Amino acid sequence: MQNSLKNLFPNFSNELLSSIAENATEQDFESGTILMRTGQYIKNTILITKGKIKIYREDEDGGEFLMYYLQPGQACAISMICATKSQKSQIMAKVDEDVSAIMIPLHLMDKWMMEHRSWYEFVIETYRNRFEEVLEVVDSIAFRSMDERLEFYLKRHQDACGCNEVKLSHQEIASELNTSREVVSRLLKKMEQRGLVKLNRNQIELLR
Amino acid sequence: MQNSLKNLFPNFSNELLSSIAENATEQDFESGTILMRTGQYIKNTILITKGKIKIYREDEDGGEFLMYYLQPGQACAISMICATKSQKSQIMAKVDEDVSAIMIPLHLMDKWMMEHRSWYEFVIETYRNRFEEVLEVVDSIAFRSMDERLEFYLKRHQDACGCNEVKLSHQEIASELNTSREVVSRLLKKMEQRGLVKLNRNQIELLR
DNA sequence: ATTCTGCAGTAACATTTATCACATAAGCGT
DNA sequence: ACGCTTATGTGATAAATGTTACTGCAGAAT
Repeated sequence: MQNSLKNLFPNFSNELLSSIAENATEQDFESGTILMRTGQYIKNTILITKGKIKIYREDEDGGEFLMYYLQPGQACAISMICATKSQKSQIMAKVDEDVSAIMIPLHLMDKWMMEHRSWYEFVIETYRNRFEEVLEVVDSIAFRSMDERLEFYLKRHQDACGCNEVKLSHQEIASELNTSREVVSRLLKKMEQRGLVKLNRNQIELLR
Repeated sequence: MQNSLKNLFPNFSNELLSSIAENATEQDFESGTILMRTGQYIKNTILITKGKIKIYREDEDGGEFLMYYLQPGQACAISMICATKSQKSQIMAKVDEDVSAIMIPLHLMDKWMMEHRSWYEFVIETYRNRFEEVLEVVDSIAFRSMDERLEFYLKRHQDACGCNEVKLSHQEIASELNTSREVVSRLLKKMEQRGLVKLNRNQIELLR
């Protein structure tokens, strides 16, 4: 663990890495697991070492709007933000690809801020990145129409998975954009006509 | 200054207040002043002691989407987040009501995190509040239609100004919601019919 | 092979939002 | 009072998005 951690979190000091090794446990979660529910109290800060997590904002009617991805080398900003006052989670986190994660008890998260400069910097950096990412999401829904939002969605998927195949049904995409399947189908067809994608069953190939 | 600061930021330690008194300057800004532009480098962290600031997200075509308000006792989270690496601002800040603000050089913002527990807690709390607020904004645009968004907008205005009069033209409201004046006019009329508001020229009275 | 099931395509229609055009009204300066 | 400017009201229409209903297709199950 120590070794791979050093690769995933290259800026962590050796003291910090030792503290992690002493105090934190690594846990595995299968694809589909809900790691955190809206309204639930948060017990740990999570560092991802393997796999992929999707962070959603939920509404009262069960809508699940995709906010962003968490990947190896990253941490859950929400869990850090909620640390100080054992706040409730305002988001839902679902495992997208089988995940290994390091679970850090919340009191340590707070304690280490003072003890480890590299932890402090990592936390601030995490805040900053997530804030930026959320602002981009706001852009996409505040200023753009559904066709552009769909392209934005596919682009982020591409960035997150590092490949050009989207193995999701139109229905799943529609849910994460909070629109309907028919709209997604229509827009994808148009994108296909523009030569941006190739449509197959349960799979969309991104051509650029 | 010392005294009013103690009231506005009751959790600041005396040592922190002294540090602020020694190192920071208070500055006044008139309504309408742009305190921070998108893409600009940030030089200071800002603590508001008087007035009101509106934080916007801008798009390429000059759209100005209202994110949230900053009020006395609050600080600009963006300027804190950008502190560590002298990042560019991702938002635009405009003075809404004449503001007095304490300008804290960025390197102190960072330094105090280690030296003053109460500063650290304030910063984390600021992050958390802003993140929450932005998530609520995401909700409103991701899940709700324009009529609900308009009500949400008016409600926030009410909370921010602590009064029931909105002294804005329909055009201004439309810009901050990134929609058109006609839509706002029509929706306001409907709200008036439902008895939620009373419409006057350049002023909307909120009835509940 | 046949049936079943979930996914995708698409037409028709409803609703919401955006845009254009113009009328009316309110306040302001002269 | 008069005309000027800006804000608001409103109808007509267009465009985008959401909804309903149905079709066909592919793979899984039998």
